[in-house]
Amino acid sequence: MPADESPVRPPTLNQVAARAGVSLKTASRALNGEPYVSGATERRVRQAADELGYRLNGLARELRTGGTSALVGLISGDLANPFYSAVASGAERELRQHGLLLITVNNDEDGELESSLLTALVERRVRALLVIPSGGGLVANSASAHNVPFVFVDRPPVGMAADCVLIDNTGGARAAAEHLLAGGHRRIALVADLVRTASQRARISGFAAAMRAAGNPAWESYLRTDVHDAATATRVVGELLDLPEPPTALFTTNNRLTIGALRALRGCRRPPALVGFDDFELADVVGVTVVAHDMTELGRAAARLAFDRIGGHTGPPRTVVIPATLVPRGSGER
Amino acid sequence: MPADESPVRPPTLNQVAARAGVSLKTASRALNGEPYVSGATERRVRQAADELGYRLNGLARELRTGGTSALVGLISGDLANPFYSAVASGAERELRQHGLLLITVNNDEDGELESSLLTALVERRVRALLVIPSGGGLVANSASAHNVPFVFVDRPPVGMAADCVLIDNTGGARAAAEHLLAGGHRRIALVADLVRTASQRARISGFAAAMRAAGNPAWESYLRTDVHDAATATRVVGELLDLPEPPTALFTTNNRLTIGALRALRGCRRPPALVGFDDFELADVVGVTVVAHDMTELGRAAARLAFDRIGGHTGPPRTVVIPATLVPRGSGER
DNA sequence: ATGAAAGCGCTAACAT
DNA sequence: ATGTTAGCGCTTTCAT
Repeated sequence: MPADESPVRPPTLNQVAARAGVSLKTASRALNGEPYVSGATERRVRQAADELGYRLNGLARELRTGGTSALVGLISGDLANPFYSAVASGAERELRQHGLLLITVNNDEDGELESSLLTALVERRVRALLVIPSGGGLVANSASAHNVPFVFVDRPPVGMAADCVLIDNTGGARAAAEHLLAGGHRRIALVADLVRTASQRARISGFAAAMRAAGNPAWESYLRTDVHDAATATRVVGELLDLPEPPTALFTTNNRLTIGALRALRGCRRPPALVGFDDFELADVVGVTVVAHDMTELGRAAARLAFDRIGGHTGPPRTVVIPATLVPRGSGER
Repeated sequence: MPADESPVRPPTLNQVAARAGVSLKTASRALNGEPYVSGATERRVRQAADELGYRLNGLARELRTGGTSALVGLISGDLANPFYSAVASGAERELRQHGLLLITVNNDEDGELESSLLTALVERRVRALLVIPSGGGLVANSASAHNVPFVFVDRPPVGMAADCVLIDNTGGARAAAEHLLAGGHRRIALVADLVRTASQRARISGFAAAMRAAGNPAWESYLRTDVHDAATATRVVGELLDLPEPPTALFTTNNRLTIGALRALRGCRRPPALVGFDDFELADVVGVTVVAHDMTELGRAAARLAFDRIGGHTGPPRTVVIPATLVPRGSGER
């Protein structure tokens, strides 16, 4: 049985003051570099603090100075997905420059969980929230209830106005479609993720618009939606290729699905053309044509919007659109 | 000029109590589901809270209940690196189950920045810290000074004892070396990252030990260290291949370097055999033999160790070793 | 240049 | 079952 049963509380400013033989307030002034402290006093206080191993209690300070923390929350899907981690990386880097810290939580693509995480973050008095909504639309409703600046990333809020950073989904998808059409393809399959997310819908409609404009309805029987993971994508693409009249080209609407499709295409003697939305590591090595966009910039832009609001910026919601451009690398040109 | 100059403070428990016509403490009890509150009172309080849009102030609660937050910090390199984001993903998932939140900060591979981030997190009273040190060893020193449980991930602390989760770097590297030797290779190049990190040193020494055991010194002139990014790896591998007597096989000691090597090998008529440390997305599609290990498990294990300490577990530091196994996929067998 | 008192929003301890 | 008082560790008046 250990002798020290006490959960050793860290030293307080009061203890530092006592040790330095000054008042609480003087110690506070000295450590915060405020004026009106004699050099000698400041030195004594600093030394006492060092000896005690004193660390400021940020909770207490923040409670006193306004009840709000130096934290910004990011609610997204699993960071194991490079898209989300790229956003997190960009956001963290931007926030850090302003002395803000990023809390990342995974909504597991579940609307219920998402709301409860939202509450947890608001209770921690985060100064802003960046959200890549799971798609349930639940967040949007609670957003207005809480009194915290919200920035929606990749997916616009439904039923409310708010700051928002989007990818040019429609334009990117249209570019992909036109590229494949220009290559002479007509039977073009579209493999998409959950249609409940606005970003997926935008990609699908951009693609559809280009097909319509080209007078090509031959893709409609090859539309596959709500394909949510790589393994399913592999299966679905396999099934497409086994069709009596298989598609000659393929458009996958995010990185996971593109990778799943690649697995299905392995060892395929005459693989269909492939264009994927989202760039990914090794796409250049594997030679995959993609619709690329700067994912970390998405996070940085979101953090900047949030920071403006934290700084008191009022005014109508702003939307930043990140461009998406086609990068030919071989797979889309065969 | 806006009319409402006041930065609308969120409602407090006191206001809820007043509105419900009860005392502060009763309101507290009601909302926290404590016993000894009549059903009618509880309902009145809950309704008042709803009407006001009341949110608990976690800062105040935590200050009162012990001066410590529900936050755990993770200091690592850029989340854009899939290794770090996998660790973050695993850690977050584990912590979330215990109601803890994860703060991620990027040390930018800079020891100075790392210490200042450390201070920032400690001041926010994080309950534990998970660290993938930049390698400067600075963290280790400050770790003991602060009174917070530390868990070192991927790299052991220098000059102190602490909880720690490691990959079987030596064993994994040895397996890679033996695999290449078994394939008949003698001139085997080793491309490694910064040797100041213990994990890299372990991988190099595991490799070296296997070479020694096999009586093969023919690798020593092909050793390249402190290759820190993919672009440099591409260049270095290119140079190796241009040697009068180029290596017939290649071992790269992390995911970034493997990917850089792959770029150099593109369009190479007779590419050398390749084994890389760390698995990565698409490795199966590209057919790259790797030394694989469960990166998210690294994060989960670290979070578990941290949670035990938070729960008051004392006792000597523990080390968890995550196994690393060779996965043949073609590139290592040619 | 320094200090005393008050209070941020909450919960713990002790009434009633 | 409900209320009162005190205080977490800090910063903000307002003295001195």
